Parts: sequence; structure tokens; C-alpha cells
Amino acid sequence: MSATYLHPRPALTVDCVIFGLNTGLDELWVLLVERGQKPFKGRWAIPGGFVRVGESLETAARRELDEETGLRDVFLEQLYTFGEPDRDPREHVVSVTYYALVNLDDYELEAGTDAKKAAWFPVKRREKELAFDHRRILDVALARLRGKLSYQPVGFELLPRKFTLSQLQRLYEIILEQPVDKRNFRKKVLAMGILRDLGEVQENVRHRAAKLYAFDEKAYRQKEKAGFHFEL
Amino acid sequence: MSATYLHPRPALTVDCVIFGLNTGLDELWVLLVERGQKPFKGRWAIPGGFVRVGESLETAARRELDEETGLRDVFLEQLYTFGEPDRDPREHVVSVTYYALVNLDDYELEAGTDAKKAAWFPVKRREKELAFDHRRILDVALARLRGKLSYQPVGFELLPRKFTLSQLQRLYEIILEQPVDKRNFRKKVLAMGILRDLGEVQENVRHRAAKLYAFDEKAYRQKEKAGFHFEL
DNA sequence: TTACTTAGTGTCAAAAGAACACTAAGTAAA
DNA sequence: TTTACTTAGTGTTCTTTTGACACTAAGTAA
Repeated sequence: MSATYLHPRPALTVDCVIFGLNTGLDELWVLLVERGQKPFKGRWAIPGGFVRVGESLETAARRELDEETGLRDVFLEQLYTFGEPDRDPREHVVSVTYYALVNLDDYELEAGTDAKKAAWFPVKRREKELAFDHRRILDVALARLRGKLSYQPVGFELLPRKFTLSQLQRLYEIILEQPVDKRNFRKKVLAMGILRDLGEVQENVRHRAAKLYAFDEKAYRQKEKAGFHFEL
Repeated sequence: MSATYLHPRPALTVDCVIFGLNTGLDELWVLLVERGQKPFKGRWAIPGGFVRVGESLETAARRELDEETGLRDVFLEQLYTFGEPDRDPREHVVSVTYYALVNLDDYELEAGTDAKKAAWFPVKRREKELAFDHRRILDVALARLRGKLSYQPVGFELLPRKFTLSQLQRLYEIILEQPVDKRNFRKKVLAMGILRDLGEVQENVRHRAAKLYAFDEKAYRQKEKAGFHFEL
């Protein structure tokens, strides 16, 4: 299994920042796993692991995601590659990072199949004592998410397939941390024409039930080709 | 010099897409080097090379840039990391790519100090026969550049330090491939308050000399902190 | 029946964006 | 020295977009 090379190489890992929103829609969460070995044993870290030879980076990221948290088929996008030689005390380890967006309810309490402890942390808590440079990675991921949210339709990945306009609005308010005008928001979103009115309403709510919508990806792709640019 | 590891590792390289604009301001150019060895011997490629252990990714990128093209102290930003296992026929090579922006005149004809052939190619020519997946990388870089141009003040990196508003406008027209209204453009740019009027005018032009401006980075940074967002 | 909660809707004023054409200043050539 | 040529530089108007703002509708629970 060991390998010898003419020149030394840095080790290569993938790490995934996983953002989640619960249906209560009160906060943005990030999924962390507790490290079982040194270094940083007992510290919380974003899930990840070594890239295998012959495996693409995204494949590696999805494999690690599955192994460490049980998550599959989620939205996943490359974030940034960190390669400071001292970011891992053992040796030079370069990490290609990804960020994932999931709806918490679809996966709630999926404790690591890998016997590792996994838990959701509120992003706002800004947990300081993360392993390696993971605090930094999380900050970069959050900045990216905030940026993307405004000009790419990624927010829907954090909601259940069927959602109300109020839920979508709250998502934007929570992540961007600024209030949004209800009427203006609804006008703008609906005017884009990328939501499908499902003709259904919420159930089991103790107030007027809101209409349910779904993101219409086909419509979005078509409009995009025609020069349309998402913006919220 | 050789090294043995418990598990096999992909090789790790950095590659740099270098965009340049000449003062003639007629086209966007990309700097390519001719490969001297297999694989893809004789093909044009974007400059790059292996990351050394103990060296940060950006350091590696700047080192390779200097070695292969003589460029130093240029604007450089990470682009994307490509890791498909078959992108290099020899073995699994993961490439962290960067893109650089330079003013062609500052460096014109800096043929490789490394005895390698280097040449500027018009981006629009969309040279097909590049080594490895470099065609793809170039496409990603161009898309990124186009995106950045609109909401980050990176265009100035392609101009000489002192430039005219017409030059700046032409830059946007060339890269975004769409005409811009002169009066509206000037109003918008000047209204941002991030250009310093140098109180100088062009020399050696056979028509009315235009005023020279410089990007005022300090002003930009301050405004940015105060919530200002660049947009053109 | 009443109280409570969230859903859903339109108008107006301000700001930003888009369209548009001429004069000014300099050089070069007749 | 006049004329032609080239690029610099400038305002106004109309249209579109954005932002501020408050009430009624529909349902549940007490």
C-alpha cells in the first residue's frame, strides 16, 4: 500500500463545510465532527479526509461526507484550496474545501455511520476552538454563501422541496442578517418566474396556511440561457 | 530526495492563467508556454509546475510564474482546483490554478528566463490544441474574470498605473464583449470616487490629450469598509 | 364569538439606469 | 493659416427599478 516518489509531495485532503437550516428557520447551522485522533483529538472539525489516487476531488468530498455524516446527494460546490505548509502540525497538508447545503430535516440526527460524533452548531456562535484552520475555512465558506445567495439560486438547497414565500424570505434574513421587506420581496421573487406554484398549502399550522412553491430549475436554466441573471 | 508514504498521493501542481492587455487596447491576451517534454511536448500550455513541500500554494504559483515567464509582483488570485484523475496521462495530478492580471507593456517580450518559449495569444482565438485540460482551465478563468470585473475593481490591474477613462472603458468593452455608453460610463465611474485625478494628461498623442487617472486603492478600501460595493 | 397568528396584497416617491449629439482641444496635412 | 481629422469631454430626459409603508384575509385555538 505504501508508495515512493522521486520528489516529496504534500498530502492532499478534502474538507466539507456543511450548512443546514432547520424548518423552525431560526438559525443557520454547521455540521461538525469530533476528532477521534491526534492532532486536535477531541476538538470539533469540519468533516473531511484524504484524497485517494484515481478519485476526483468531488468524488472524494462526497465519499467523506457520506462516511462521516451519512449525507448523500446534497448540493456541493468547491470553495477554496488551503495550502499553508503549517496548517497541519504533522506535515504539509493541502486541503481542497467544499461547501454543502442541506435541509436539516431531511437528515436530522444522522449521527455518523462512522461511529464518529457529529453535531450541528449554530453558525452565529462562531465556535472558536476548531481543529486546524477550520475556523478560517468556515469564515470563508460563510462569506461565499452570503455572496452566492444574492446572485445565484442556491438558497433553495437549504429549504424543503416545497416551501412558502415566508420561509424563503426568512432564509435570506437569517443568512444575510438583515431584514427584508415582505411585499417587495414577494414581488421580486415571483417576478423572476422561477418558482412553481404547487397549488397546495401548508398543513398542520395554527394560522392561515400559506401557499407552497418549488424552485423551477428548468425554467431557471432556460431563462439563464436567455441572458437572465438571478438576483435577490 | 525521494520520499515514501504509507498511502499513495496524487501529485500536486499549480498552474497560472495570465491575462494581459496591451496599451493598444485592442484585445485580451493570454500568456502560454511551449512544453519542452512529454506529455504534450510542443503543445502550448499555461505555465505551472509542482508544489514543493513546505511552500504555500500562492508562493508556488509566484515562483513558477517567475521561473517560466519572468513575471513578478503581479495581481494573482486563486481560481479553482482541478483534480480529475485522468487530466494528466502520466498519473493522477491535482492542479490548483490561479489567474494573474498584468499590463502587457510592463512586461512585453519577457521571454522565458527559463529558456522556454513563451508567447501571448489572443484570448478570442480560443486556441484549441492546448496541453492537458488547459483549454477548460482557460475558459473557467475567463468566466471568472468577466464576473469579477463587474463587481470588483480588478480591471485596473490590466492597465498601466496612469490611464484615461477611455482606456478603462475600452477594457470593459473588450473583456465583456459589449459596447458601453461613454457618458454613462464616465458618470458612474467618477461617481464612485475611487479614481484619483492625477492632474496630468496624455503625451505624444495626435489628438486632444485625455486626463490621466489612477485607481485610488486607499479610498476604495475605506469606502468598502463603510459598506460600499464596487459595480460597473 | 373573540382573540391570535401569519398570509397576502398596491401605491407612490425617489433613485438609478439607458438613450442620445454636440462642442473642445489638439495634431497633421494641404 | 486654414482645413480636416481624431479623440476628449459634457447634460438632459425618459424609463425602469427600488424602497417605504399598513391594512384585510384566512385560518386555529381558547
